[in-house]
Amino acid sequence: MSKENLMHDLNPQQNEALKHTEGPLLVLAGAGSGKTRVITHKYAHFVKAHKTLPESILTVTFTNKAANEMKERINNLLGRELKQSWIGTLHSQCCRILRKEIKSLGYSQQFSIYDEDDRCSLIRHILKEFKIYEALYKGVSTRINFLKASLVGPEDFLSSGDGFGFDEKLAKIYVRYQDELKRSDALDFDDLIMLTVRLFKTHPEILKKYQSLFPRILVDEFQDLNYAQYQLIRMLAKAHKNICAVGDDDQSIYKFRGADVRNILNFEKDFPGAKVVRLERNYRSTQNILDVSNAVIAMNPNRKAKKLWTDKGRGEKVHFCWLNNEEEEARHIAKIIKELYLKEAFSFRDVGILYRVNLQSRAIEDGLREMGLPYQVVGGISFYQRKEIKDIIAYARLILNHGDNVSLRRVINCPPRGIGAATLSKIENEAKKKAVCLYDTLKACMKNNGIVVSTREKIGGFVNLIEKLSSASFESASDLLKAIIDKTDYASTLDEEKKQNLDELIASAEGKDIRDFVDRASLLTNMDESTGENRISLMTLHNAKGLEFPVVFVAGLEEGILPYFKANENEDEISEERRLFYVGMTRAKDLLLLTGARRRRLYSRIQDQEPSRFLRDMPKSYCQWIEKVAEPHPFRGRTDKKKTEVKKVKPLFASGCRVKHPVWGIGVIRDCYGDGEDQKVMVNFPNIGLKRLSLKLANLTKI
DNA sequence: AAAACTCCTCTTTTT
DNA sequence: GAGGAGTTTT
Repeated sequence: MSKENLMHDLNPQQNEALKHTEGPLLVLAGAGSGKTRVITHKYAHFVKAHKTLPESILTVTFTNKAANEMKERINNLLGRELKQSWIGTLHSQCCRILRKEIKSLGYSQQFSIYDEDDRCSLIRHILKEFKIYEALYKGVSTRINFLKASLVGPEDFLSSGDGFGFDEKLAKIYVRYQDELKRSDALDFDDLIMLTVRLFKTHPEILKKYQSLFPRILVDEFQDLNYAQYQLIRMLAKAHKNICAVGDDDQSIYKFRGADVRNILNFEKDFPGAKVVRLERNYRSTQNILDVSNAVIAMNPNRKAKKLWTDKGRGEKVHFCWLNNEEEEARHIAKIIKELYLKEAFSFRDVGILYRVNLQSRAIEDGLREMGLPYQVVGGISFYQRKEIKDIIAYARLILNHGDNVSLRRVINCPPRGIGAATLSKIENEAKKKAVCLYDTLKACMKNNGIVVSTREKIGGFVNLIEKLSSASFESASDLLKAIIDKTDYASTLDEEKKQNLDELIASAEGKDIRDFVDRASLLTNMDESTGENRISLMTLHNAKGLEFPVVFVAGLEEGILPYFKANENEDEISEERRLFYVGMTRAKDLLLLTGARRRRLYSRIQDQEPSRFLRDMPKSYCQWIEKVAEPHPFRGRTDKKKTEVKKVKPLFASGCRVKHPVWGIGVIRDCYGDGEDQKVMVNFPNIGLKRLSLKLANLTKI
């Protein structure tokens, strides 16, 4: 990015946003309208023109990556490097505050941070204990997620009546879960927010302190805040109201995680007299791309209407190509990229291929490889979620916080040291009886005669290891990690790739403070893998947010893929799918190419696909439609019918197939018995459980 | 406690 | 159709 000049290269609307320095400001920033530029310029303007201290501007971003980018651009504007600042994600800011203040809430300062994985394993542990079907853990996790995002703690939930879909079992699990966290001195992601809000609510003097610490607040991606996060910001801004929120309701695509667009719609109510600035000039895309995207997003109800424009000219028409199957789709994409490359019109790094679901990447990768084109898949499994990395981090967490039961369970027999399930369950019981943490129980049980000597020796070895590592002092996080790997002999059973990952982890910890490093590892999900190499980027539409490419493909424009079938007919969800498509289209600077396939293999089943309903909303005058209509299959139809007829004679329902029940919804057949009229089936309905049904009576449909 | 087998799931997921 | 988790086997 070239050196930016304060004030000069802002357009009138951006300037308006810059100059409004006192009081609430809402910037509705369309895609590609330069919202980051507004935030960075405001920041620099405060520092330079208002002599505001950089560390008194709370700047909230949604990803760590965005935070880093923002820091860099601000450094550029200021012409110096900021040493201290509060530019970061809300979670990391809350972590920073809580590390200082959490004693007021009765937690220890050394609290661990549990990520999604840790949370799930704890929930499963609890479900097992309550003898509840364990596979429900995912649902439980999302429910708890939503409760916390709505600032409903376990006690509130218990007394909430019906308001939040009260469910006795869930309440029991929630209470227990939160209890267990407290006991382990652990916070999950949502706790970081929820507890900070609680801290501020129960300790007005602390809130006051932070209100005056941050006389100015800048919030990016405002549409993605959930209720709890919004409340937190609101509390901080309440005293001075110098808050600038930047967002775009059309790009809200994280509702499924609790993000609440209504925050944007409510902003003017919550901050009366707020100034609203619209950024509608787009600096990214051609007019054709904008007109098509505008037309598609305009079909959504309840949005703040805006119309993006550009002076870039019409550019190429938006392409759409309908192909016969996903392999053809992939080859088609690869072929176009190759042509562009040969024409030297674009290089590989200029191309982004976007899709709705990760499984679409496979066919596309095959197509690119076949053609010898270099690519990278962005996102996917993140570095810090790999097992070997999580294991080592768990050791570090246990060393920092002996009460961290989840980490202890994770590492106690990893690598295997002969402490199996039987021993652990004894320890669990003992710990529960004495109401102490697992680690202390381990220490105490060395004298317990109920445990055989050989096991005691093994436990002794483990305790010894942790004690030694805890009392040793290490220069930096990387030394600690090295010691852990060394003393546990962790690497000896790993393959090369995993060893390399560990090396990479150690290298990244070089010279870092241990506590900071472990926090970062918990809060950082995917490391910046954007190596500057010249490659085509493949990613989900979600991951594409905030990025731009000269050439963008959106693949899989079919009913069932985009919109995804799960969003079926629920208007809110269809709207979100539409926004997702909109986000994808507006990533494109010069060329936007859409594809879809008539037939597609999905979960080992070949399906006939309909073109996406969104295609109907695209004004054809800005598009070029290429339909590679399939030559009608001479035997198609007849053979298909025959096949299903044959199947009908044979038992139509077999174990493994999915069925729909009018009351219980979709389930999977576990077992079949009897035949003909009397056939009975055992069906597992997620959330409901096993049901035994008679085919004659139950109105089952195969799907 | 490792190995073998079976069963289940299969959206998106910035923290 | 594949990968992960849970269960059973040795």
